[in-house]
Amino acid sequence: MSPSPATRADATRQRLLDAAFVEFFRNGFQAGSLSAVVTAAGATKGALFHHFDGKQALGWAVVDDVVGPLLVRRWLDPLEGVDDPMPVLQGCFRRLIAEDTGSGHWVHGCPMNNLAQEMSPLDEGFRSRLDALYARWRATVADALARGQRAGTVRPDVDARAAATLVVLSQQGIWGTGKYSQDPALMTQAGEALCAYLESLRADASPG
Amino acid sequence: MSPSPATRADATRQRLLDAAFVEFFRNGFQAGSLSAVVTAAGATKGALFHHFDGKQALGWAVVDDVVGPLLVRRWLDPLEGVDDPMPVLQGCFRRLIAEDTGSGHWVHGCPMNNLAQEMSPLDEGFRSRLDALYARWRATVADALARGQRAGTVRPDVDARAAATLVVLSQQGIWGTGKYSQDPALMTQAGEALCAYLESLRADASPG
Amino acid sequence: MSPSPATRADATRQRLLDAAFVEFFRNGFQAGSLSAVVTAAGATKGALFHHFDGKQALGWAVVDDVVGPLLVRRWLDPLEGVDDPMPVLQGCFRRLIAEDTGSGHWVHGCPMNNLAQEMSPLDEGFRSRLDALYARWRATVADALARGQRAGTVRPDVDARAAATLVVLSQQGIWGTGKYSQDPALMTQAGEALCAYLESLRADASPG
Amino acid sequence: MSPSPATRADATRQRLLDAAFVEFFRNGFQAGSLSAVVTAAGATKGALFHHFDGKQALGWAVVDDVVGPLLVRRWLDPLEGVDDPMPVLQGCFRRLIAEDTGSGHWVHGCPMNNLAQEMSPLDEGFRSRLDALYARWRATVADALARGQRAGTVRPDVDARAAATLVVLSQQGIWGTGKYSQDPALMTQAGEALCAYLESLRADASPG
DNA sequence: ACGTGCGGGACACCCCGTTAGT
DNA sequence: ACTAACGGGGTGTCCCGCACGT
Repeated sequence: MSPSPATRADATRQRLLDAAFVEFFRNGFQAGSLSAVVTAAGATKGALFHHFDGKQALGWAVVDDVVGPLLVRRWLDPLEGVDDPMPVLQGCFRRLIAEDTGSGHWVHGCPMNNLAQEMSPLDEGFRSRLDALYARWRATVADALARGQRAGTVRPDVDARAAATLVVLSQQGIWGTGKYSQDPALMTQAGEALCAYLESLRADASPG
Repeated sequence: MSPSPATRADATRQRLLDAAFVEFFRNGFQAGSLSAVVTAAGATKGALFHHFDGKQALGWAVVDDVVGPLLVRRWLDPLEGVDDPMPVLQGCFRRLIAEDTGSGHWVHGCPMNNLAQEMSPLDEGFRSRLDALYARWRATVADALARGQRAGTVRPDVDARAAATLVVLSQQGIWGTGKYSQDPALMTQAGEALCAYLESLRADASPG
Repeated sequence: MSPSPATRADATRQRLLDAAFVEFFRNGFQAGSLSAVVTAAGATKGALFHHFDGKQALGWAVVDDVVGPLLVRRWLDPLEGVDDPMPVLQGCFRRLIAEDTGSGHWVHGCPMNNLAQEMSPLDEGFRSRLDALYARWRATVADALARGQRAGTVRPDVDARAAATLVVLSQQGIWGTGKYSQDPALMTQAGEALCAYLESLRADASPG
Repeated sequence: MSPSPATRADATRQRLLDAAFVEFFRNGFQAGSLSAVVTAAGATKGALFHHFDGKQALGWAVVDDVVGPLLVRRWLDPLEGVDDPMPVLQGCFRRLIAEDTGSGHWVHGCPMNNLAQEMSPLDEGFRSRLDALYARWRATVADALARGQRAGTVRPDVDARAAATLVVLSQQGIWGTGKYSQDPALMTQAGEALCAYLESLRADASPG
C-alpha cells in the first residue's frame, strides 16, 4: 500500500528543509536561491509555497527545525548531567575540527553562525531565534561549569557565566577563522589555544 | 583656482569607495546595491564603471583602500613599538565596545569580519586579501607579545602566536555576539572576559 | 437530527458563492483570488472545485445566483404592477444612495456594473448573462413607463424605451461617479439631477 | 547623423506609454502584462524600469500623459469659448459613437472610465488623478452651459452644474452600455436619448 | 572623467487547477 | 462531500553591466 498523505507531506517538507539548509549554508540566506532549493529537494515551487509562506518563513523554519536540533545534538546533549565538563568541551572542539576539516564543510563555516552574522541585523525573526539558541548554549555551558565547581572539577574562582560566554564566542571565532584562512593548521592551533584556556580553568590546573 | 582634474577624479573615487563601504557594511556585499552606492556617493553608474571594473573590483578596492587602513589605524598602530602590550590591547577592546555601542554601528558588526564571513568561501580575491590582513593582525599582536616577553611584561611560558590567534579570533566572536544579541551588556561581559584572559598572561599575574 | 447531506452541500455552495461575490466585488474578477474566497467561506479548494468547474464557472454562477436576484429584489420587484412609476424609481435611487453612502460599500461601485465593465469584452459567458440582466432591467422600466402612460401618470409623448435606457445607463454612471470621486455630495447631486429628469417625464410636469 | 540621445529616450518613453495605454485599455490595469507592453513597444524590461519606477508609476503616467490629453482634445477643446454648447456636445457624442462603433474600439469602452472603475477604489494615485480629470470635465461643461445662459442659447432655469454632472455621467454610462451589449443600435439609441435631453435644455425648447 | 539609455536575465511571489486520498 | 499536497507557469521587480555620448 502507498504511504499516507501525511507521511508523504512530512517527507516533502523535510526534503525542502534539508535542501534549504544546505543552500543557505553555502550561499547565505539572501543570495540563496529558492529555485536551487526546490531542484535539490526534487520538489516544485508549488510544494514549497504550500509548506512555507515564503523565503523568510522557510529560513525561520530552517533555524527552528534544522539548526537548533543540530546544536542540541552536537553541543548541548554531551554536557547533559556532566560533572567534569572540560574533557567534554575539549572533545567537542577537537572532534568538530577533525570532522569538518576532513569533510570539506568547514570552509563554509558554522551554519548557525553564518545565519546569525548575516541576518540578525536585518530580520528580527532570525535574530530572536538565533539569540535564543545562543543564550541556551551559554546557559548550558555555564550550568556545566557550575556543576563542575560543586563537584570540585572546576576552579571555584572562575566566573562560570563569563567563561561560558568566552567559550561560545570563541567557537564562532574559530569557524570564522577557518573560513577566511582555509588553513586547517591555523584552525587546529586556534582550537588548541582554546583547549589550553579551558585547561587553565580546571581545579587541579597548574598556574597558567 | 579650481582643483586639478586628477584631484576631482580622486575625490569621486573616494566618495564611491566610502559609499560602497557603508552599503556593503549594512547590507552585505552580495545584497548591496550598486545603485544605492552611486546614489549615496552623488555619482552615476558611468563614474563607477570608469573607476572600477565592476562590483567585484569595487569590493576588493573597499578591502584594500578602506577596510585595511581602518584596521591599521585602530588595532595595529597602537601596538607599534610597545613593550607592555596588555594595557594597549585591553584599551582597544574597551574603547571599541564603548564607541560602537554608543554610535549604534555595532549592530552591523565589524566590517572586516562581515566581508570575511560572507565572501571568503565564494571569492578567492576577497579571501586572500582578508586572509593577509588577518595574518598581519595576528603577527602584529604576536610580535608585541614577544616584545613583552623580552621586556618582562608578559609571562615567558605563553605561546605568543597561539595567544595572538585567540585574541584576534575573540574579537571576531565579540562582534558576532553583539550582532545577534543586540545586548550591550553581553558585549561588555564578553570584552571583560577577554580582558581577564589577557590579564592572566601578564608576567606578574596570579595563576588563572 | 443533523441536516441532510444535500442541505449541507448546498450550504457550502452558498457560502462559496457569497464569499466569491464579496471578493470579486472588492478586487474585480480577474484580480480576485480563489484562495481568498475559500478562506472567507471556511472551505477548501477541493470543495470549490467540487461545486464549480473553475474560476470562470464560479464567476458565472455568481452572476446567475447572486447578482441577478439582487437586481430583481432591489430594482425590478418594486416596479411590479405599478401604474405611477416615477415615485418608485426616485425612491429606489434615493434609497440606494442613502444606504450605500452610509454603509461604505459605495466606494466599490455596483457589483453588476463592475462585472459588466471588466468582463464583458473578455468573456462571452459573462457578457451574455449581464446583457440579459440589463435588457430585462430596461424592459421592466419601459413597461412601467408604458403602464404609466396608459394610466395617465406619464406624459404620452415620452419614448418609453429610450427613457428606460437613459435611466439604467444613468444608474451605471452614478455608481461610477461615486467610485472615483468618493464624494457623497456629488453622488447625491447626480441622483437628484436624475430625479429631476424623471420629474420632467410626469404627465403633470411643468415644462423643463 | 544619429538623433540625440534625449530624443531617442523620449521616443522610447512614448512608445512604452502608448503600448501601456493599449494594453491597459484592452485587459485592464491589473490584468495587463508588462511583458506584453515591452514586447509591443519593441523595448525591454530594463528600458521600462529606467523610465518608470514600476507598474504603478507607469499606470499613473498613462493617465497623466495619454488619457488626460485625449480627454482635452476630444471633449474639452471643442467647448472652448463656445456660446452655444448644445450642438457641440451633441456633435461630440454622435461623432464618438460613429467613430468607435466603426473602429471596433468601442467594445473595450472608454479608457478613462475603465481605469476609473477598476483602480479608483484600490489606488489613491489613480483615484485622485482621474477625479481631477472628471472634475475638470464637469467644470468645462458647466462653464459652457453658463456662457450659453448668458448668451441666451440655454434656458436660464437650468442648473448648469447638475446638468454637467448628468452629461459626464451619461457619457460613462453610454460606454458601459456599449461594452456589455455590444449592440451599436442600443448605443445609438442611448446617445440619441441624451441628445434629446440636451435639446430640452435649449432656450427655445418646447416643454419637456 | 563622467552621464544616460538600455539589455538581458534571475529572482521571489503566488496563483489556479489537479490528483490521490478520506 | 470534502481535504490537502502538489504541479507548473507567469508576474512584477530590479539589478549589473555595457555602449554610447559629451
